[in-house]
Amino acid sequence: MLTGAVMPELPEVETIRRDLDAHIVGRRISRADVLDASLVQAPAVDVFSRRLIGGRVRTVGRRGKYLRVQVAESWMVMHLMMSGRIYLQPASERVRHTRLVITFDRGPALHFVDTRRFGRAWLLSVSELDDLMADMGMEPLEDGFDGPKLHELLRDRQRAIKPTLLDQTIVAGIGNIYADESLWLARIHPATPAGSLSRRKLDDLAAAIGTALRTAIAHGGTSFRTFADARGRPGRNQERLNVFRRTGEPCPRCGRIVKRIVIGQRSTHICPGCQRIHR
DNA sequence: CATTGGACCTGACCGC
DNA sequence: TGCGGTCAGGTCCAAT
Repeated sequence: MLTGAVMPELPEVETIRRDLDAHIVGRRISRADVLDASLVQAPAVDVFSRRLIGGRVRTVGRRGKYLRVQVAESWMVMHLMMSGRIYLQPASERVRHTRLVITFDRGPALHFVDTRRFGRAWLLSVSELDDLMADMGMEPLEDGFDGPKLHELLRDRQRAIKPTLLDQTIVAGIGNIYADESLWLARIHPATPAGSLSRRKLDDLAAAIGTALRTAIAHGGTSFRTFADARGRPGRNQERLNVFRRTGEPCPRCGRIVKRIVIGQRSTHICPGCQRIHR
């Protein structure tokens, strides 16, 4: 059993959440081995492990790109950042770059594997969890995320729409892939000032974000690379991407050649035919 | 306030 | 084969 041969934006984290929900809820933690202390943000590593052991997993949730596992009365929070992965496999099967292994009373262990070591974990009380999540923006898959809501969130903002979508305090969970895909779907140039988008374009954008995220979840997320030693199921959504990392290929809608530009220091992929700067 | 640039890490890949 | 440069799905912090 393996989950997480995918890279983490909202759909990938949601895919992992569903796997964990199906496989670790109700299990009791028997070991918690932190192999890289820099992963654990709070509390101290020894307290983190000690407090987990003996606890039973109650729920597995997600907020934006954060995974939240309720263990007894505490919340174990994980953020995978750029290269984090979660594997469910026997505790003894350690791949390279394993940072944390949580072993249960039965079934596979949870492995947090992270090449670049940007990923983080916390074990928090309810109020500490609330503090950590305090600045998070709206969940784009929740009811009420629509054009009028985007209008409310984006009006008066001069910043380009793409970095605005990546700002987790406005909308939570969109990353570089789904920002590009959503803007392409809505035919919006990523450099368009957010506050200048018409009501109609904002309707399109809200719908496009929902479509991009839901499609990706339905296909198990996006994976760009599989590892020689990784077994299991990579995501399949990369086959459905329209512009992201498709530089030089034809736009599926109009046939113009997809171009890579840089906006806000991030790689950005657009169709120069479909996505023009205006309102 | 908003915006920009650098830092944090490791590895893959490309051209020479 | 080796070396240097570039790139990578994210976030935080300091400087402007």
